[in-house]
Amino acid sequence: MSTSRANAPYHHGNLRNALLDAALVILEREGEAGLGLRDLARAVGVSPAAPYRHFDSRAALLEALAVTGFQRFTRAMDEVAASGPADLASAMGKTYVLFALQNRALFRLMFSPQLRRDHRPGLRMASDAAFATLRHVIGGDLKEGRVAALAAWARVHGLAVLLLDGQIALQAGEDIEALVTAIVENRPVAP
Amino acid sequence: MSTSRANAPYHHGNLRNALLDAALVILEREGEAGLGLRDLARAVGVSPAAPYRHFDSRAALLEALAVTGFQRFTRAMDEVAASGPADLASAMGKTYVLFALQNRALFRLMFSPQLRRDHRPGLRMASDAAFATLRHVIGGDLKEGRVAALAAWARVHGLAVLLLDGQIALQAGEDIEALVTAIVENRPVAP
DNA sequence: ACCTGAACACCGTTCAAGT
DNA sequence: ACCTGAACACCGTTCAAGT
Repeated sequence: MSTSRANAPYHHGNLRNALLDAALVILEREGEAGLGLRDLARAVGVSPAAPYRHFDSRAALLEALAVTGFQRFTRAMDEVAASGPADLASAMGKTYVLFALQNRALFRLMFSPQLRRDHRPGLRMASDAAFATLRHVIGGDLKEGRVAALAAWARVHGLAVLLLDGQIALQAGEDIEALVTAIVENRPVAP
Repeated sequence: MSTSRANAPYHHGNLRNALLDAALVILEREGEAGLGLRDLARAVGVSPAAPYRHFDSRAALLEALAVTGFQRFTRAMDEVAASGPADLASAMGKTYVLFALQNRALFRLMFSPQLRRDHRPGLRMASDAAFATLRHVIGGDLKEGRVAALAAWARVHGLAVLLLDGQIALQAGEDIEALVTAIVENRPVAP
């Protein structure tokens, strides 16, 4: 619990994980731009240079965060699929959007073009793995071919992004989860 | 044409516009993170402090860029609508996605959460204006109410974002414009 | 093997001073 | 009114040195 550096041991022991945990908290609170390596080191109670023993650069740290994001995302998708819902595609779509809403900054980081530019293989692999299962399920479920599958994916992803960006204003008394369900299932809202 | 600073006049005369023009070029070439105020000043041939006569901060400069982005976007939408296409909603959707592909970094900046956080009124107004017309046309055209309109918007926006992020891989010999058309119109691709 | 402390080359931003 | 030059408080990153 001590994040002060006064009585900290010289060797942290678990610094890599401590950095990632603290980074996730800062990320969701401050956004990606607010996640500085020096701030992070300070938060964990370690010198500014210490993180470089575990990550090559700030970009490498961000990539590690995005990879864990994709892993969590994959797990969430696998869990819905395994629970055997009546309408599999809709259930996955809903989970997709709710994941984005519950992991706002992380979700954005997963799709960050700046990270993608670096061509880091870990990110690519994690992303491919996540969407491979998703593509498989949606494609198989719809049985309407590539265009329909991409359209379904685009609708779900677009809904997530527009909600994250605050572009879709909720109406008075409107429940966001009900709205998501309605849009994902593409049917009029409310009874 | 001279961007060297040796024989530059003390007063630039049109610095604000010169900064915005140069910023757009750098933005599309380097991405948002690569657009530094000092680099920008250098590119225009002016001192590092000069931009502050025209923009309060780097964020204010980015906001101005995003606002011009929304204005261009609005104009593109108005032009399609005015051209009276057979399927208005599809034509606008297609224009939406192509605008994103032709103004990649600018499009992302328009939806940047970091900018949105600052609650700058100019950005809000430009964004509201752009989507007011869009919402009106799509909502009116579909005549299926709010959920269908939001679903259509989400599909188009999601397609734009996924294409920008390189998440949708083109198949061998596949034309991106044909794919966009097919997905926006939600029909199988090719004859 | 892992971490510190001091340094380096940058930033965005401020402010007195120049024209 | 608009711009410069020098300064300030920061960054990310490197590297010798410490344990």
